[in-house]
Amino acid sequence: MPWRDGTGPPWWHGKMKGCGYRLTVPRHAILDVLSQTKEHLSAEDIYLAVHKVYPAIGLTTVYRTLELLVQTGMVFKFDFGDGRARYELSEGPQSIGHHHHLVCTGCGRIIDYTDFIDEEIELLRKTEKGLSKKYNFKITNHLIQFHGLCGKCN
Amino acid sequence: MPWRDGTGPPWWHGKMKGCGYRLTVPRHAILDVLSQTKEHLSAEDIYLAVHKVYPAIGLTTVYRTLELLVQTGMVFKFDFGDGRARYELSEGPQSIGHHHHLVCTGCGRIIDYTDFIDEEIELLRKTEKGLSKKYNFKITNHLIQFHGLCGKCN
DNA sequence: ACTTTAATTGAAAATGATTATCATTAACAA
DNA sequence: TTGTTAATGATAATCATTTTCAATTAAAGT
Repeated sequence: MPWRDGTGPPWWHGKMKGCGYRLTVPRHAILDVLSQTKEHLSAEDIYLAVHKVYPAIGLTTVYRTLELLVQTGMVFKFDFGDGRARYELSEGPQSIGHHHHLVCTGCGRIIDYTDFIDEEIELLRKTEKGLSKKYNFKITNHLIQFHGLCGKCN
Repeated sequence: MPWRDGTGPPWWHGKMKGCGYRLTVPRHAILDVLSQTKEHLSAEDIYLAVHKVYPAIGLTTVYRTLELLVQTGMVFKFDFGDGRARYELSEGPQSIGHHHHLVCTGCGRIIDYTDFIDEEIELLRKTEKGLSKKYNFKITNHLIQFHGLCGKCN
């Protein structure tokens, strides 16, 4: 498993070790795939991509690793309504940054957007603060999606 | 199938007929269940509730009817991450009104909230307008969820 | 009210994503 | 290098949701 740029260990190295997890070949491979795409990959998409380089890695391991990464907050899991979950790296040098999704209910296309993020962040901050206090609810994450029809479908 | 208050047909009567759908007993029963709860019911929850009154109504019909209601916009379908979809009446006399959800990742509890809705609506309106134009995307619906730990779980 | 006709239904089987099992393998601390 | 234990992968199991298809029924027209 090569380092990403030859100058040192991948950025997730510390994160994994810090959480007490072993750095295995499958985990490297899966994180590599996630960090080198801007797509919204399903578990099987990731399995197929990983499989090209390491045919021995099984789908089960992909699912297990993804769950682990979601638990540790390194990966976000999304449901776009088509019956299979999608995964995105949540942060790090290769990630796209904070964004949300437009989901086309016609063709299933997903559009990332970052517009109005500043105002949105401000409202979210205020909302999170208020809700945390009112409901004694510790917020760790939020999800925003707009559903509708994309250019091709309307 | 009784009218809801004895003064006329249920509010959804016109909606169904208007869309060219037949008013059948199963559809009445399912809409009745949805309009008489504030819970976030799964398809099986609805099936069980309906089954008490009409044991002949099958789970398949519940799924089919829910899909129909989602398509026509009478019902919202949610995914709270536990592998089964939840359904809520989207409008009408009995509905709770516009709200969003706090999802506890510890115990799965769902809390409805309506706080900050005005400011949120304003931002959403602006965002929807901007996104519609920029991406030529016709927005029909939006989804907002906060994930975290509820009072019992933290 | 009775017929007609296509929409709707329900039981059973199929699907498909995800998870559990369990013997084998490999990471890494000592 | 070795021992301990987490991690893996092939297979089978699970479980929500769909599909199939023959039987039923809403409702429009007699």
